[in-house]
Amino acid sequence: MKAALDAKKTVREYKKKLIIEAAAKLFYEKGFQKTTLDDIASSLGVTKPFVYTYFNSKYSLLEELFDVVYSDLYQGVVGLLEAEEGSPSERLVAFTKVYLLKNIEQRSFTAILLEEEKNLSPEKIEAIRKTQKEFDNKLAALLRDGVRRGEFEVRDTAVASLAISGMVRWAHRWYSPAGRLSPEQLCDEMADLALKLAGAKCQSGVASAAPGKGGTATGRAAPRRRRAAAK
Amino acid sequence: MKAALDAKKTVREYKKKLIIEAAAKLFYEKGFQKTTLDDIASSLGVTKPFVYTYFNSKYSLLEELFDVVYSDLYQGVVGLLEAEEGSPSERLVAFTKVYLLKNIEQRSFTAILLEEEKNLSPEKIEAIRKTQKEFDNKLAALLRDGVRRGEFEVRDTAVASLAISGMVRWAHRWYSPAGRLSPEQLCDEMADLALKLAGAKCQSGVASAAPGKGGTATGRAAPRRRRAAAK
DNA sequence: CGAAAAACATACCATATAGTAGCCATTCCT
DNA sequence: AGGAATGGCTACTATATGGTATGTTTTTCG
Repeated sequence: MKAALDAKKTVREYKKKLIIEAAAKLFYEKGFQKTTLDDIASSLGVTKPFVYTYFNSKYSLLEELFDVVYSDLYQGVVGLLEAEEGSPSERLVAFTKVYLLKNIEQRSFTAILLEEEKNLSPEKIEAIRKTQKEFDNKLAALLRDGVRRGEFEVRDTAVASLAISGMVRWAHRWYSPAGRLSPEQLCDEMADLALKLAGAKCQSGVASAAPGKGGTATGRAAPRRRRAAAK
Repeated sequence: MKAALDAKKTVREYKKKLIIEAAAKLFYEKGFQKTTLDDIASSLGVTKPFVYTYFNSKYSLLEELFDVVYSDLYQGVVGLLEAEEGSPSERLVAFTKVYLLKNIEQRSFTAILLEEEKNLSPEKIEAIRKTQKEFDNKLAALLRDGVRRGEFEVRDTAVASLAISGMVRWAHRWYSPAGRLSPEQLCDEMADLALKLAGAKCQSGVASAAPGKGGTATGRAAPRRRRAAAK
């Protein structure tokens, strides 16, 4: 009896997830306002009232979508920022790689966070901004830690942390799976840039697993392609 | 007669500009779809048909808005990228400062470019993306030039240029006129970060007009505030 | 096997808003 | 001053879409 109830609940959660995913796909393609509930329903092969048995309104669907995506985006990444083990350089590299990977691999989701925020209620927007600020502060704290330990050299850690956030979160606008670099290569590259931005003393050895022939590599992108060089 | 016609034309252009500005303000606050033409009209103290004597449709209004804002955003900045005079470092610093300044001082406009792009026609979106790509390429070319001349040290100039773009264009999401730093200070700071990102050999002297007591300043933001430290 | 309840569809309503037709006033030229 | 033309407004329509009331099918359980 209890098991049956749980199973039902699980099914319900699963269907909810399916709806959210279908909605996200459409929101990403057409935007929230231009996506109708009929669109969402028919993309799942169901009808509008079906959606309404899971969500009270179009708005609440968007709100839950934001909750899911944000919690997934921050999941684990915040841990990397706050971790006690590892040098600041290592933590910055790990953070940048994971954060960027999430941003590009799920860019249909992360893009929505940026483009549809206006459709949320003012309270929700405020809450999100507040969380975002705390997140930024954690990154700034990591940079400060690095400076204190003499690993980094940053004049204004607040600005630097926002710069790093920016270069990562901008990626969804230009990244393409068909691009020249694999996601992992891109993440390595960006992590290296984050280190340089932080003025890390011993940068390019930390970021890439294969440190080439010692020291920093100069010149254009070397012919180290792991995937077809498209475009 | 001809002069009178010109005057009329000028007035018309001016009113058009006013409409676009009013629309931009509302699009920034509420988003394109949630802003009605009645909203725009009444914010100007006129009525909807007035707007329709200047624009064929709500869509064409948005399109012209994009044209105006993009041309203003790129105005001058592209020149800095392509300039023949000046070292790559100087050009990168100048570019970053001006580009960032435009992005933050007119963030209600530049934010629209990012958040309302979906509402344009596919053709228009493609055209914008193409222009954007050319722009990115110009920045990458500047970086390559710097590498060639030995001023910069960048492994992948394409990725680095996108990182710089990102850190600049992300600013509209966190910048506040009430913030700790003045726009100029912020631009100096960011320009410095761009140099570091490019691996410039002699970075911190070029960016700031007042080079402090020689060399790079470490530690947190020094007490060099020119405006009230809010928050 | 039969009844009840859950799951989902059909058909509908109310509302908001892009866009328009026709009217009034103001200005400008002769 | 008178008439014409421009500029702008009042009032309307058509349509799209969020949301719902009611029906129908399927499943579940005694």
